[in-house]
Amino acid sequence: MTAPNPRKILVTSALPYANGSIHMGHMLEYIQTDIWVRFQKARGNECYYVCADDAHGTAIMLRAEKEGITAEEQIARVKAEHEADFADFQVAFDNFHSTHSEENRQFSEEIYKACRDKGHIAVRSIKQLYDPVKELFLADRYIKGECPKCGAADQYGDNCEVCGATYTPAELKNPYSVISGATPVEKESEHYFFKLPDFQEFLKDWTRSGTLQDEVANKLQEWLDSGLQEWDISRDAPYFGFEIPDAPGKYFYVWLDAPIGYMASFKNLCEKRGNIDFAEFWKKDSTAELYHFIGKDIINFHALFWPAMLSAADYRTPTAVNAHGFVTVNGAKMSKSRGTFIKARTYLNHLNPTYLRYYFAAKLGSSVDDFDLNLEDFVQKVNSDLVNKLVNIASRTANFVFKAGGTLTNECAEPDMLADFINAGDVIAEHYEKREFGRAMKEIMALADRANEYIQEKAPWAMNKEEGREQEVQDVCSVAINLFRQLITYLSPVLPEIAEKTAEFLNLESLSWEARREPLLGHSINKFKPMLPRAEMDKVSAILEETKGELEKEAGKAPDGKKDEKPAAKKDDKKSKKNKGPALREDGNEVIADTIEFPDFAKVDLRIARIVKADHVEGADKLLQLTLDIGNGETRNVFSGIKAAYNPEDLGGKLTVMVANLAPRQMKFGLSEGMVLAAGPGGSDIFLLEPHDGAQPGMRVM
RNA sequence: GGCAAUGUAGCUCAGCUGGUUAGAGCACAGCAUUCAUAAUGCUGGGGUCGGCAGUUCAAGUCUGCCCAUUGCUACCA
Repeated sequence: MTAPNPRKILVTSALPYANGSIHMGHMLEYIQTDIWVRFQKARGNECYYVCADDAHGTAIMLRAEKEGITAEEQIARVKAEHEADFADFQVAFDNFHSTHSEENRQFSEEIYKACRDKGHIAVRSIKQLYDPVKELFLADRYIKGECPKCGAADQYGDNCEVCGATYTPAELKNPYSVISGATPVEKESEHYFFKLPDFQEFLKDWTRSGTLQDEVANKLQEWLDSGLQEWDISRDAPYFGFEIPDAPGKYFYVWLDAPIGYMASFKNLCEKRGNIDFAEFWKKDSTAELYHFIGKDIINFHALFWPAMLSAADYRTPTAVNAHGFVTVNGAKMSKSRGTFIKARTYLNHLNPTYLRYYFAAKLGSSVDDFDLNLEDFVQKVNSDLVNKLVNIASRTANFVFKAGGTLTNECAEPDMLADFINAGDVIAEHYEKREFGRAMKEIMALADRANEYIQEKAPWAMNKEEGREQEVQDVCSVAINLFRQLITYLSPVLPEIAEKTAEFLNLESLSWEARREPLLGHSINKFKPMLPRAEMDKVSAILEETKGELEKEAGKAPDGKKDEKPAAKKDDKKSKKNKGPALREDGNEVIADTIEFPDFAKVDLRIARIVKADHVEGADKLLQLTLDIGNGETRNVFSGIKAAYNPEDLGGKLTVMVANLAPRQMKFGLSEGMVLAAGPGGSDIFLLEPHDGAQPGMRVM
């Protein structure tokens, strides 16, 4: 059954990292996407769902080493595990590929070259901590040491879990490499940067063009407003990934080739099938639709870097990026010690995936709100909706039909009610389309209630005991079976297994959306067999127990407790966001900012100021407190991050320049009423401005 | 500390641009029923819509402040 004008749709879910198992957080996304895809297919659209393992990065390299296998063996092992998990949850990819593939290498190189040739790639040296024993540059999370503030031992390179202080890895006391234990040294290296600021205007439009949820667009607005930074897309050898074509020893950062993996997987699918036109989906002016389903943690990669890269390389950009929130269990973050860090496989060891698919669907909307998997609610809701009310409709009526020969009546005894059910499909379809699965489920369950009310009211079991009412019994039960068929049609994207069993029960090829309009009359059905047992709380408890057991096992053998988490790579990227810095020129200095008009400049009121007092700030690591005389007897209190460069005693009495009309800023140690002007890259290289002799406090600087 | 989001019955959630006695499902209680995987139907109890103030003829729905939770970001002003 094909819709009149089938849409061409390509859908992706985020790529799972090939270094860990699939857990409940992942499953929310894959199930959400799978439901949407199955819905599109049921509607007769030409829809493809592709995904892949995200197979590159330092974490995978190290993991393979630890296991004593090659990186290729490591990712193959994980891929097999991932695919089994997805298959068992009935997540039906059209293709599941790997970013470590020939297709992906080609696209990555092609897109990189396009960006380079258009001048969107910059190269410059940066300093980074380096493990001299392992001969490896170290991301923050691979460095530990004592917190510079409170002295707590074994803290990671970016913040202290004991006192909450944040700092750079270089500030740690007695730092050591998590990998080798060696003391890291600072080392310089050339890195390649994608000049994201080139796309400022493009992204401003793109993020507001209906491609993102409002909340998401708002959030990105913050980045856009504060100015985009260049994105470090290279990593030094040794690294498991693709070597940059014109840069021996440099590799693409895992996050560069990850989204390109969507294209690669689709390309691979096109080659396998032979009847799909890759270009039709990816060319610049493509009319096909492209959707990415992702978690809210990777929005910037998909809604900034990715569309910018695509547009630079003359490919189409996504139709929409759909972000969802995180999964919490019983209202709290998933936790290994509570047993709520539930892996897909652990769940499957105890419970039917149908339950989880339904529960996710029942509570999912199109927002980025977090999703709470409340285990008690889960068991109750699933049993009540699915077993007690839905499947029960067939279960309580099928036997009457089957015993009388197994053929449904030739005419529908309740045409109006059946028509209502059929028409409801349009509203339900709209909900699905908008990813408002919760609303769709609600609608469907309301219909299920109506079906049960109808059966209850007619009470075919009572009629069955009266002579001469045999036909009426068949009428009622045939109506019920027809209603049941409508309901399962609507639920088939969520419950593929139940849909299959129903198709078998009803002697139907499939349950496509359009086919529902044709009632089953004079149609023979099979004996009804139970479709779904009840979910039991005991099994849920067993899952929690098993999860806790895994934690103990891991604690026993794993020196690196964080190995399960993907974001070695992500974390350091997050870090780069922290070190906000504008784009840099070849000489290492910032590029000249956009031209402004004189009135814009005149808004800045610069004044000569005398530093009458300079003090250390109790408890601050970087700040000095300055008292500035700006003439007219007026003084200002200014906090300035120059402690590393100046001793307070050297500053007293000196003249400098300050911004006098800057909005005051409440800082941790007090109110700062302006800023002093200084040049330099930061750290100990900061140089305050000082006017020539003769200048007096209060003079305006123009 | 800053920014954002969220805070509605025991639980999980709906409540669009402010407008009758605030809704659903689950859970709970009573009754009916026995076809069905101890399922179903009817009836009912239960909420000062986080708190305080304000705007308005009218506020869960708008404004301000406060509290709590979560996320991002935090001593370069």
